[in-house]
Amino acid sequence: MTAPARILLADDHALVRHGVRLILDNEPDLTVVAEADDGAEAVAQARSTDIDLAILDIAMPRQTGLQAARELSRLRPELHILILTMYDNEQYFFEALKAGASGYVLKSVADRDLVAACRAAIRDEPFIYPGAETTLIRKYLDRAQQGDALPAKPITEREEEILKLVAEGHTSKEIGDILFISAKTVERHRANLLQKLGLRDRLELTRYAIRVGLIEP
Amino acid sequence: MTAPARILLADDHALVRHGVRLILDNEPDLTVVAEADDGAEAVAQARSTDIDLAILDIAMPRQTGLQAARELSRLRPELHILILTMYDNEQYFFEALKAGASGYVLKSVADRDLVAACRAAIRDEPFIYPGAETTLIRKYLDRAQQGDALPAKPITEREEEILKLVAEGHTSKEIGDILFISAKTVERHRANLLQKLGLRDRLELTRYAIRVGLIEP
DNA sequence: TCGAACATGGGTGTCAGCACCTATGGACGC
DNA sequence: GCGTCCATAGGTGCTGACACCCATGTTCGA
Repeated sequence: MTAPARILLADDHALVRHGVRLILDNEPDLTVVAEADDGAEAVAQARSTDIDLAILDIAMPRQTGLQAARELSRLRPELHILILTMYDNEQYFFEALKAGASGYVLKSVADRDLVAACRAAIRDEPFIYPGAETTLIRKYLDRAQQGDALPAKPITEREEEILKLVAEGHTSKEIGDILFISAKTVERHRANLLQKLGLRDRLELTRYAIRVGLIEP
Repeated sequence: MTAPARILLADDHALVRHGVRLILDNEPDLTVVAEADDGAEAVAQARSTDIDLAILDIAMPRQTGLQAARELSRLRPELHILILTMYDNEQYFFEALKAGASGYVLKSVADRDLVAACRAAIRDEPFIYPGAETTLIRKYLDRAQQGDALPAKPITEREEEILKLVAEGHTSKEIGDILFISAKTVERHRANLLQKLGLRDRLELTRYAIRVGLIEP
């Protein structure tokens, strides 16, 4: 028997983190050796601690789990990453895969499924949450075959900044005043965001920002 | 030593539920005897099971924790209710108190705090999450002294219907077509909603609807 | 060094959101 | 019966959102 897999657990809710830790530590082949409150801390922990698997929540302050996943898979390509989230959402799923995650698990699954997902991730097998494999994987493969696996252009830092302010309810003029640019430029960025994300208006931008944890409802 | 307090735990995420259950069952004076996936099931469980304390998440499908709390405190006024949520939000806090909850705890607290909150709720002492007592309680008492503890007019069924559709991103005309009324009437209801809830525009209505669990992000 | 990507900003036009105003008809309680 | 609340609906007017058009300066990698 080999040593248990060393896990980093990142979730901004201490209660959830502690509960999941109890579940995982109960397994002989899994052990949680680090915890993180947010994405930035998760990256820092992964740099300083020897871990095999990172379990990342999506909605976290400072840096979302998806952002952390992108950074971690760039810094340490051999690290296994599991996204653990409450959002049963196709767009997230694709973003998670693009960010280098090998698994996507909902918080609504049973604990046995989480443990199975951890083991699959460690063996480098993809694991998608139960009930979604068929449609989601099929769509993903369809896109991949068309050479179109990563269709979405990444949004820039400035755009993310604008996105956050738009989603918080500020008008173009207000945002312009905050960032010391013209309202026109704000609208330019907003239009680019709508186009890149395939959304219709500020309202959908808001829901998107809430989904990815950029702002609180 | 008396028998442990019997607890109902309602959260739509099985993982979270299981983790919290492990935390609570570890305490000799607390025992989780029932679980629920959503607000409606929580009410059903509370009817059929003998419990002392209900721990309710806010964001749950079918019926939010706040709605369930209102119903439970009407059905069984002697039942202790604890709201456990990820939302550090003043409006929620007041709504929780109005709904009959004696405690409001964030998921970001440590497990010791959750256990303490359970014990406080069972002893019928109010428990507010650490760090917020001063401002929140003060505001609440200020309002109560002005005889203004429940300032908000309740929104009607029709308004809630409109709210949901607005928050989902439909235009007035679309909503009118869906409900077979004129766009003008939709705007009338929307204006009433804005006024009753003290909000500024559709975007804030959307965030409100997400907060109270009326729609998903 | 040349092009691509990015941030900047201007113009024009349409339309939906929202704030005011008005009114009517039904239900319900006092 | 009379007032109150609710749902219905119309008018007017302003303004922000959004879709198109356009150009300029910087930076950075091929």
